[in-house]
Amino acid sequence: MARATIEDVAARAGVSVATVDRVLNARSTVRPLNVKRVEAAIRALNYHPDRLAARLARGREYRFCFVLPEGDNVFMKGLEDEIAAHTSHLAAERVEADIRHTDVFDAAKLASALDAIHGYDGVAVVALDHPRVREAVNGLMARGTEVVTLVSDVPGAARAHFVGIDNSAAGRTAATLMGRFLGGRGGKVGIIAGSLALRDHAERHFGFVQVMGQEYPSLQLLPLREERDSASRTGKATRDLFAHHPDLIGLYNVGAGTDGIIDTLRQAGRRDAVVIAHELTAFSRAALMDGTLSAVIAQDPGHEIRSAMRVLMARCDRQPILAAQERISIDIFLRDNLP
Amino acid sequence: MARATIEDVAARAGVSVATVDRVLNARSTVRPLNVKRVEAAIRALNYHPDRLAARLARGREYRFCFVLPEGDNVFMKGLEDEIAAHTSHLAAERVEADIRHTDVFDAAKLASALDAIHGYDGVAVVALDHPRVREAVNGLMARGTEVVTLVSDVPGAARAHFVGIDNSAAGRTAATLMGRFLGGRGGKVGIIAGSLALRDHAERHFGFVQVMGQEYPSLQLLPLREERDSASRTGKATRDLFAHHPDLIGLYNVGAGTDGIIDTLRQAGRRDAVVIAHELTAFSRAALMDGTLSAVIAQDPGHEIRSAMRVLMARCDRQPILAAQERISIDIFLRDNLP
DNA sequence: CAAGAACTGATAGGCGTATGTCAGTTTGGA
DNA sequence: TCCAAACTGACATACGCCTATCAGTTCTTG
Repeated sequence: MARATIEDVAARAGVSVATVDRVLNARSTVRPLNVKRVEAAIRALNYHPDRLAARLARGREYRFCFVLPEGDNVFMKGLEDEIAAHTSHLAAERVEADIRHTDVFDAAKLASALDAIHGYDGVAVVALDHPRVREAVNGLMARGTEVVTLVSDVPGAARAHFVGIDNSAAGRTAATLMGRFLGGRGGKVGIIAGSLALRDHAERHFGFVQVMGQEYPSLQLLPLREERDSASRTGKATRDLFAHHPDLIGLYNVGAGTDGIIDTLRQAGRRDAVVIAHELTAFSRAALMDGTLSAVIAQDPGHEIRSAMRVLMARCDRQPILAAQERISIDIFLRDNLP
Repeated sequence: MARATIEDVAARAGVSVATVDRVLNARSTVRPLNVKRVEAAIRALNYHPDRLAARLARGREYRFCFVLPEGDNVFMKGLEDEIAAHTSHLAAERVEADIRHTDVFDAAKLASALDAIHGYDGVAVVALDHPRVREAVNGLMARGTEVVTLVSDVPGAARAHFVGIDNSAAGRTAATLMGRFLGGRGGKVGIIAGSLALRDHAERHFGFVQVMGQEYPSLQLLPLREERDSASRTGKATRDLFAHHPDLIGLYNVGAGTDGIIDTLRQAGRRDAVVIAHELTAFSRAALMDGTLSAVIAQDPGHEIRSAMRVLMARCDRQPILAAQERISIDIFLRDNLP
């Protein structure tokens, strides 16, 4: 049996198509009895409005804006590539996406960048957990622009959705890998982050410290070093750590700037330490392959971009989202399961 | 500027819409000069036929058939749930999917089940690597039915695509986890599989043995036991292994039937052994949480089903597929990064 | 140069839904 | 009972493309 159309529903309910449409799209009030009849007919025929036809008829276009950090963060470049790739792919479905850059370490700048956004149906933003930013996000939502946060969330804000991983779970995962890979050895473990003002970094740090403290008391955690995701600074930090702590056997890089760490480790020839970092890049892949890195914890930028776009489109159409499909997983990569 | 339509292209190329359509859909021959003009106009206007309108006009429907193993394999049940969920979601895009069951250990039955398939646009099958099956797959493709293999491949066959993981990489991943988690300890490691006649099991086994032999010579691999994915048999095998080998410190279950192993381990109270298994189920989750399992290697059934459907749809429309989106990753789950 | 072949343009109708208009019917309240 | 308000049906147009038809034009080829 072929798909039911709106006419089938009207016939079955004993009303006109116009009335069915009024029920479906809340166009104007319909007598309760007829509403019931229509709803019964829809159920009986298992009718779903044809999304293609609906979108064609509405002539809907989707204009999205992605707000990303400026600078040379490799992971963020990856996100941009995915946006470009997916946008051209979605051009055939009337989706347009622009990218704007801003300083991710400066809440005021980010907030005013968000305030300046007009004429878009949806915004995806790599956010910063700060009252000004929260307010800006709420403002966008209030103006009718759908907002999703990407990679880094603003928990209190009225954003429609957060596209990203559970970062404290990611930190716990790093700790368990560290603890198990060290397999009972005792010694010191260093931690480097970009900035604890970044919510994702703070949460990873929290999760890592939590599990290390509870499960691996024989490992001594060194104080966190904040190095602003800069490769030169993380490299120097790595040199310092190894110089000051001969019994350093583990290193966890919470944020970006992994390149600097890898370079330093290669030069120092320290292959015995367990080193765990985040995000898959050309550098971190190579380091996994040659054993400089023991494990990488990652999130799939392609999945995140596609998810952000799907969620924004669904919100614009007031359709439900498929939670399972939009959950971003915490990927663990070893040398052997690289994509 | 708004999207270009086929009329814009026609106007710009100085021909009629009919001619543009002839070029686009290879409907009949067009003078080379006009072909060039049309193609130039398409490029100039960055024209992409509106996929929604095209599908609406074509009135295309997609009828897919999923061929799955019968029996009580939990992972396969998960696949079925995902098919049901995604089918209702895709009903709005004119996709229908049926499920058929067959004996996965019997190549002849599977092959004749495939031969019996008619009236579908696409077939997704959990395959078996056997000449009869290969022939049946080739037959379907020859009859114009698109075929993708799911979870378990038939390498030589003309299938359009394989939706699943690289199983020898999965085996290598298991070995690396095993070796690193054991952290230099010496002892014996047991391996249980369903059957080496299943290509995915054979490949995992191969990858596991390969890495263990090369990288962890202090670990002695016991001979593989084939237990047909049955929980009672894997349970018994586990008891036997621990009874005969007091120095067993690791266990890898290549296939299904993990429940039996978990039950046995719980009863025996053996918490020191590193145990690695495949696929995320209610059982394996609980076992990860309480430490009975050290790690689970998994593939996302939801992703696989969605991917199979997307690939089949793309093939039916002769459209390219997004390789990155369709790559199924080898997921590693620890207690801390469970979804 | 005639006849057929190859090509082109114009146009109609359809896919399933959205949206708006307008006349006609029913209902509720005074 | 009557009028306004609430509701309903019928219909037209649009979205962008596909498919088919047919008459008209331009090329081949003998």
